[in-house]
Amino acid sequence: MPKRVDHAERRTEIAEALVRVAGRRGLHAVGMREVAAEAGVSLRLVQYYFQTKEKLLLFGLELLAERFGERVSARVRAAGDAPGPRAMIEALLMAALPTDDESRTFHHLYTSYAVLAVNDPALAAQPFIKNPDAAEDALTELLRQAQEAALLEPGVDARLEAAGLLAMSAGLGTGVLVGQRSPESATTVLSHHLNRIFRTGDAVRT
Amino acid sequence: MPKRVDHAERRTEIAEALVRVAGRRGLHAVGMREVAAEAGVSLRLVQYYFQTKEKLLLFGLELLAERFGERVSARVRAAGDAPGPRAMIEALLMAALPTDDESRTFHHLYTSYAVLAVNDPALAAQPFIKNPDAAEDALTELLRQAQEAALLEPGVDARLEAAGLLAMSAGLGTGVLVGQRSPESATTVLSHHLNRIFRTGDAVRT
DNA sequence: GGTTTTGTGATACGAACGTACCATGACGTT
DNA sequence: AACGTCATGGTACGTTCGTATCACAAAACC
Repeated sequence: MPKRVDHAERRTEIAEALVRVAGRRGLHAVGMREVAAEAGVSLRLVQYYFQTKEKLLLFGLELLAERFGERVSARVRAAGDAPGPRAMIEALLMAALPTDDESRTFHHLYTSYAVLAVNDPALAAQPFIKNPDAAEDALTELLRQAQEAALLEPGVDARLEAAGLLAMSAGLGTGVLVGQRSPESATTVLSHHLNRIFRTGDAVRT
Repeated sequence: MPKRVDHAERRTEIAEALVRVAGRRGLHAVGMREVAAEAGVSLRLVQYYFQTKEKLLLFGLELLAERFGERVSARVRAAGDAPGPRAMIEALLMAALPTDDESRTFHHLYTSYAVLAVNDPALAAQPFIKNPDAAEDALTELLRQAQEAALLEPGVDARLEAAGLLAMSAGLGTGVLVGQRSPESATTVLSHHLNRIFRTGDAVRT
């Protein structure tokens, strides 16, 4: 039966199976056999397209990062239609919160990978873990634009604010993920903080 | 040699060994044999004092939470000597950042447990994961005190601010942990945000 | 058309892991 | 002094995991 096959495509299919089963049962619990079953192929095939489990995991992380990047930029683009920079900033930050199954899986797995990266140099070297974060640059730029349009409160440092907001979003996401906090309360917290950065009339009463 | 032995004490020793080896090699990689070796006892003993690995992990989390709670309140108490509420708040938030080995291990393992809790109801039910967080209550109270002393900028919601700050601290901690960010830059970000909440003269130039 | 490469299946192997079982010396109790 | 329970050691069992090996059919190439 061996037709010639597109390796990249096949690898993607298998990695998607990895992401699915890891999302269901936790990254620590996934084995090559289960990934194979989920992808509907034999164990041998998983070995064939990825030689080792480590390479499979690496590729899975790449896929995850890529998909998530697309998701975020799609949301930001969608928000960039009419309103101001604030809508885009909010879209960027909210996209990372685990509000639906997709983002929940993403957050879960990304955190799993981050934990593994602490003891695994190969994972730690991955751009997605290692990078000064494209997201931070993008958010900083958005904040600068808002600043030049005089939309922000004075005394805001765009770069520091961007780093803080992203960290907050990530932290809230973890809280939601483990059930400490509802998605709604997370968005409330985030909105409140944006309100305190953006220059608006609706100050919250104490 | 079997003197009568204090079970609680023995269990703590073994759990400490668990925390040490998990801190070194990652929670996912620790086995009962290695814990036994680290604790200087036989595998049989680990089984004797904890019947199952799951119970060992559960107890390890309890120990971790307890130790960390002590650490944080010790720091807050130390900061509560002379200055204002801000020093205590800063101490509370900074204590969670992975700046030294101890807090680094804590953050690492706590995140590991949180990830496991996503797929493990028994872990998710643990108070430390599950609770509306004593830290949030404490921080909220500190913010309220500062507020009543008119130390805060207007428009700050103590509870939302507390939740946001803790999430930010956690997020920054993860960044430090995986090497995305230096401890110094994390404290800088945190300080900047506190500056924007507290009423002080030293506004940062834009 | 024969040969080499490529895709795929089945299965075996060695290691590690959690757990269970058996044995035995020391202590507390009576 | 005898007995039972406590603490501990050693080791075996069954499973699972990642990886390696053997086998073979379909296509590609010359």
